[in-house]
Amino acid sequence: MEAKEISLSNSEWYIMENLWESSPKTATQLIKAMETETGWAKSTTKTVLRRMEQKGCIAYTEGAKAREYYPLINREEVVESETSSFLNRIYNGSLGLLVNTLVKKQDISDNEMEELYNIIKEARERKQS
Amino acid sequence: MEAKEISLSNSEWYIMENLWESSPKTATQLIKAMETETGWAKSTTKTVLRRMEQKGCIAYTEGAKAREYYPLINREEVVESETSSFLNRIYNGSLGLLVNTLVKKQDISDNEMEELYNIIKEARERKQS
DNA sequence: TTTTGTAGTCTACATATGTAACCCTAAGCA
DNA sequence: TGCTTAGGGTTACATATGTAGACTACAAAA
Repeated sequence: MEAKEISLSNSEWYIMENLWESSPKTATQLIKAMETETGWAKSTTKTVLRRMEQKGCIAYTEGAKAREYYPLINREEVVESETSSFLNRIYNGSLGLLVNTLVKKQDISDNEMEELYNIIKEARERKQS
Repeated sequence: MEAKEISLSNSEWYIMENLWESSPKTATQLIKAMETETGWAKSTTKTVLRRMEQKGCIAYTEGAKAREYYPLINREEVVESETSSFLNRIYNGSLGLLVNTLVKKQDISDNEMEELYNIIKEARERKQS
């Protein structure tokens, strides 16, 4: 399994997050959004859209006035794929290593610590039952 | 803080991991290593080395017979920087979200779960004391 | 009908990245 | 003493990515 490696560039993430949040959207809507979010010129958004289309991560249907873009991949897939490639590359695949590193660096706030603790505690209990 | 964004491409990681493991190393040693690890041709390794030198992540001293390459940045720094940019990009900066996602996907083995539990439990207790 | 906003196409250009061939010199070995 | 190898330099070339201008067509507003 795990045949296709889904991977998005920074620019592509901007667009995708936007479409995942709500779709379909027309080019103009996206252009507006990107302009405020990132300051891109109209043509920049257009270009990125075209490339993403080619890469197969989005598609469109011909709407009444304009094309309606929608995502072809879902967030979870991409997140998963990026996460596992990240963990492998940097932490030898080990989530423990990651968490350990952040813990050591005291990069985790009290709140986050509690949250983490609860997540793990529950998951663990669920497993053991 | 956090002025400089350290970021390594895939190819660069190969070299760096090698140098972090033990350095200095000569070009020839690295070429050999890369050849077995990745199948790169000699000139490929040379090119990547040159680029990394320019980017300032490695440097060399003139050895008796050949240059001795060594890293200019340490693993921790890079790992930190990559981790935070990853978490921000994908999980909105939240480690909890990451862990939660993996937990939900049952992507965490029993061993890893125990490990995580212990890491968090201890860190948490340390904090509260 | 003239201006303007919307939709869409094509082209451009710099930097990054992956990958590698070609070329020269000095030193070691057969 | 000619071939092989190590060490080093230069150039190349495709794809990816960030970023954007130029130009065309059409419909709605003025």
